[in-house]
Formats: sequence, C-alpha cells, structure tokens
Amino acid sequence: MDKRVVNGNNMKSIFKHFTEGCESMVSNLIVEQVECFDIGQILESGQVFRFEQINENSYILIAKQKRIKLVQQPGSNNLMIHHTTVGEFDEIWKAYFDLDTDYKGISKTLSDKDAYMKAAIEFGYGVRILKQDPWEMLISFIISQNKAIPHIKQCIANITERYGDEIGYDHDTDKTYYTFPTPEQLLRATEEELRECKVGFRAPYIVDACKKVTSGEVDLNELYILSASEAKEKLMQIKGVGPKVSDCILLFAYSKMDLFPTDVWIKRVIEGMYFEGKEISLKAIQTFAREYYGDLAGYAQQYLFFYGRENNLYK
DNA sequence: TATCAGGGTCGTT
DNA sequence: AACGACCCTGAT
Repeated sequence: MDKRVVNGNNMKSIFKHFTEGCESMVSNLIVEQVECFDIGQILESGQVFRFEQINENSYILIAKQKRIKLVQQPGSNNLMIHHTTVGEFDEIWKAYFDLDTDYKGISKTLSDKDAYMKAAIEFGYGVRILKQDPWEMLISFIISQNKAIPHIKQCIANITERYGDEIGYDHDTDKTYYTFPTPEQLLRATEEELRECKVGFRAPYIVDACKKVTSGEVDLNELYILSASEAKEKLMQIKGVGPKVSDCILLFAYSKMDLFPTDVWIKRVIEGMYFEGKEISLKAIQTFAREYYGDLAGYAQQYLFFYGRENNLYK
C-alpha cells in the first residue's frame, strides 16, 4: 500500500494517500482535519447540481471534468475522496472546496450577529461555498429559474448526456457520466433539441448564452477582474439572466462573496427572521443584507438558504 | 382529475 | 412599477 502524508495549508490538513484494491489505477485520498466541512450539507445547500447520494455518508460528484466519490462519517473531520490523487487534490479540489478559507472565523463573526444567524450556523456548520465553473453555473442557473431542484438536476443531466464527453461508468450508481459540454459543444444544440432536454421556455436563453459566449461578446474570463456590479451588468446581457441568476453565478463561480442572491426561500427567511414575517420588496432585502452582513453576505445567504430549506421554515 | 408552486425573467401595459 | 405567461414536474 502506497501511503503518503502531505501537509500545509491554512487548515493544517494532513493528507493520506493510498490505493485500494486493483479496481483502477486511480487512487484514493483521506483529507484529515477538515474544519467546518460537511459534505452532505455542502452538496445539499443548493449551489451544485451534479451529484448523487449513494448512502447516508457517500456521494458521487461530477465536477471539473472528473467523477469522484466522497465519503464522510457523521461528525467526522476526515473526508475520503475516491478516484483522485494528491496531485489532483492540490490542483483542483483544494480550491474547489474552498479549503483555504477560514470558515471558523466567518461562522463566528456571523453567529455573533444575532440568535437567528447563530441557529442557522449551528444547523449548517459544515456548509461551504464551492468554487465552480463559470460556464456551468451560467447554464445551470438559467435553467434553475422557476424550477424545483430535482427538476434542475434532471435537465442538466439530460444536457450533459447529450452534448458532453463520456467520463466513465460508476459502479455505485450503475450510471455513465458525462462532462458538462463546453460552449462550443452546446452551441451545436438547437432550441428544439434543448426542449427535448426538458428545459422548456429556457431553451432560447441557452441558445443566446452559447452565442454570446462563443463569439466573445460576453467574456467569462474577464468577469474575474471586474467588480461585482460590472460583472453583473455583463452577465445580464444574456437573455434569461436577471439579478438573481447573475448573483448566483458570481457567488458560486467567481467568489464575489458580498453578493446576496435573493430567491423565494431567502426572501421568506429574511422576512420571517428580521421583519416579523411581513412581506418586503426584493430591493429592501438586498439593501438589508448588504448593510447587515457586509462582505460576508454570500456566506450568510448560504447558511440561511440551507437552514430555511432543510427545515421548511416560513413556508 | 385539476390546481399549484417551484432557487425568475421577459414582454406588455 | 405591476402583471401574466412560460415548459415541465411532483405534491396536494
């Protein structure tokens, strides 16, 4: 058994590297001492759509052109990642899972705000904000509008099966998985074909996104260096991308952490917690969040979304 | 069987 | 600024 210990990031994580059986040449990895990290909470917090739960403690995740299996025992600070390597961990997963960010400090600051936030963070202590692919987030959140999460996942799966490249077969789920199609690959899809993927009235929006991204009219790489409001303006040039969808893209792919995507769930939670259940405008919620949570608004949103939706609060 | 809402946005008043 | 329409699906 090949065993290796690597150390050294802000979290002082230790990685053990091992190979298991002879099923494949790709090895597995144990990440030790992960803080504020619960893989189930992270995946179920509504920011990512390409995963499946295998059992209570295991998930398959498709991201970064790869398929990994994640296992974490309840309350454990150890995370096992199957089908990956130490090299891949350093290059890909460390950033993807935002492991260099001090969630202990962030959750402490937010918990001290008020009892509601404290309760939300106690409930979702292991929530993190992933750093995902901009193009995939753009298409995924265009699809998300006026849809339930299981349906969103289904549409995205349909699109990847039809236009992505095969990644491989998974024994646990008995399914074959595909990459998320590139803008060039998805550009080949007609509106009618997209409707066959069940995206409905969003099909022309996806066509428009493909055109504007492949032509360079909207440069997704440029958005990293733009301010949140400038980037938002760019994204909203694409049909079907409004304020909520662009906020999600900028939070979940570009780490613009001061944004506060406001959907029906968050709206209800904020109204219930801070406005005595009275209905207030989206604009008022944005203003409140920006002032109250400051540059931690994005994190607050994620804790509140998970808390509110998992507990069906204020419905 | 019918109605409704779901991580909103667009086009029309 | 307000309002209905919109594909499709699962829950009542």
